[in-house]
Amino acid sequence: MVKRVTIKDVAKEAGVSIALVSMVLNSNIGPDGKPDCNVRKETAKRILQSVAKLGYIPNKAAASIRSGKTNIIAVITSDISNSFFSEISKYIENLAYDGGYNIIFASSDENYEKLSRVVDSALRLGVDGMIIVPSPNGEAALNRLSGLGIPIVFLERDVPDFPNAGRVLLDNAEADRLSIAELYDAGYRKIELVAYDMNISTIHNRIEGYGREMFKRGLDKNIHVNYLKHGSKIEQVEAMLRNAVSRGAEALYLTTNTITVLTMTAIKNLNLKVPEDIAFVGFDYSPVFDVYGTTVSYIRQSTEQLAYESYTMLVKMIENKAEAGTVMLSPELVRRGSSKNC
Amino acid sequence: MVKRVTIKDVAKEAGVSIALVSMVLNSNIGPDGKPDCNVRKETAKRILQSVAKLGYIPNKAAASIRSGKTNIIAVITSDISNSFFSEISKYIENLAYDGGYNIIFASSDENYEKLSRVVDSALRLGVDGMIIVPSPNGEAALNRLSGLGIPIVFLERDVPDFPNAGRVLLDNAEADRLSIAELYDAGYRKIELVAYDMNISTIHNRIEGYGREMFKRGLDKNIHVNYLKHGSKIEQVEAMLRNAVSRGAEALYLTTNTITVLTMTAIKNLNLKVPEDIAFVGFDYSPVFDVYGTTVSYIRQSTEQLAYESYTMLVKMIENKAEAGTVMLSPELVRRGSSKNC
DNA sequence: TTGAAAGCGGTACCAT
DNA sequence: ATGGTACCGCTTTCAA
Repeated sequence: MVKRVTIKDVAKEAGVSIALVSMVLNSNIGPDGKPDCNVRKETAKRILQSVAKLGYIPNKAAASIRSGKTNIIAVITSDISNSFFSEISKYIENLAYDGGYNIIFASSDENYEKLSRVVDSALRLGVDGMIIVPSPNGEAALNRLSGLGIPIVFLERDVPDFPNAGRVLLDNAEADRLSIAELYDAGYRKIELVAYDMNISTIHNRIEGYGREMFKRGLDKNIHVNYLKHGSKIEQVEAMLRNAVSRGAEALYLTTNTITVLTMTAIKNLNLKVPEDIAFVGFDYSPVFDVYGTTVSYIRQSTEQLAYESYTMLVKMIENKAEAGTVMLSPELVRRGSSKNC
Repeated sequence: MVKRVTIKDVAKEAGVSIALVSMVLNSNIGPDGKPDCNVRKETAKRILQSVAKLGYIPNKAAASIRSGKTNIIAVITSDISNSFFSEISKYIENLAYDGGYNIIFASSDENYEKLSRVVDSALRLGVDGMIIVPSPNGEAALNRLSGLGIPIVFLERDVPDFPNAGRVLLDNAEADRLSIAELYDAGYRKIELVAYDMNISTIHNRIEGYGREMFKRGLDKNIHVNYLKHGSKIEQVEAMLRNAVSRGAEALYLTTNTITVLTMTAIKNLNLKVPEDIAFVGFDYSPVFDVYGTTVSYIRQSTEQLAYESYTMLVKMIENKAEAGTVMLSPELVRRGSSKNC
């Protein structure tokens, strides 16, 4: 390993003290080449030249141990290979980039043990804050964070009693209203819901909302929730779908993008026509939606907005510019073929 | 901000020196509760108890500045929201997790300036090594890495003259052989290629290989390469497709997953039948492939293998267990409807 | 088997 | 406007 150039080397090369080098490097140099601190312009220039000449790369670890700030934010989603989360991650990454933060990503795999380990490793790294999509039963893993005073923003799912956390959530009640109204207005009455069998606030909300909307329309006898195990194979989804159809279901409310894609695949495999044999409203968006034959109606939550709101909230919390708050985003119904009247 | 518990606090609580705490914490405790270093079992136990009692979280930054190792690996792909790369990322993350490394992800957006900035920020963080999918014209951004002696593995694309880098690449010649043979054997002769107009080794390889395979079959007069700008809108893809069809193209060799998805969408929008109006072989896999009507034939490269090979190679390089090498992975043809005879 | 103390590469305060 | 220096939290000799 080649010896790394340190601030000492730069100081020696420029013939100044390391303190001055540090000052200059941490000041913003204006467009006129004048730094915003009390350093002679020529001195600053000389230091910068030495930096360039030696190829000096500041050691962030060293800086962070003294300053107590790492400028690292952890983004913990349930699965970074899910397009919904990877899009959010991408947007956050870009925002962070412009804001001078580094991002570390991790997936919890909907598993609270993994979540716990991942949170732990973020703590060891000394991240300045975390954006977390809580996994099912993740409370225990997360609760020990509450005592540490480290800024946290929960994204897309809530941990209800967690103190001092920021929250960026979808208005699920509105999503339920939109999708059930869409299917109802198209003439469907036997509307079933498909959800993962997981202990997550978002899922609970959507199931409740579905029930409420059905009830409002006098369809409470038609209420049926199909539970899918997370990570289900296509065969299990086909079985679910077969059951629903034979029960007389006319339409499905599919509550995540992976459920939507799986159900679409099952529909294709069972040779069902959409919306004649079965109509549906999906959720969240996936690139799959665009290519599908009768294109997909779905509830869209803007990944860009989710990213923006959670990132800016967290940064404000880190920089003490604001208390933790709750932001409720509005879903949008993208109306296409799969929820059409027929 | 609450004061963080440090190793000093643990030492005081346990009534020992900080050196001893450090020793115990960095030793592996066997199943018999005996650490693999010269510490009395009871002392070790007492220290561990204090750690638990105080909720001590080691500060990795502090450790790394002294030890020179951060245990962080940077994974720089072109776009983490592309399912191909996000799957690789996920696999690498899991491997790293078990190996005690932290991963930071970043996207270059196929842009060498962004790549340069991202690499820079990885260097500041002091990552132990990097896995990089080089962006077009990324040589300049990468070349300054070669002097630093930091372990690098290039993934899926090569930077030919870069010294001492590991490489994990697909056997593109074999991929071209497979896909052209597939289409040829199905009876297609007017086979065109669609590729991004980007300066990347992988693209160059595939274009060459396409030409070679066509030539081998006496089809050199039918050779036609359709170039797509990266980030093309669907309208441009439709135009490309219209041109190809009116030129009499019977089949397309689509050289990335995003090109494949875009072309599939264009095919749908233009109401073309697959494979009657246009046959194709895609590349890389996307969840979209499974749901599409006449399912997609494609060249598959295992994201799991790519992840495994690049990660293990990098770790070996970091830990000085091996020199940089080149691993060539074999593609696989997944034969389905879109390349059928008709 | 344990402890003291010298760094690691910066930052931040206090002098000058 | 610039320099001196005491840290930050941990690892790593070296001595006891």
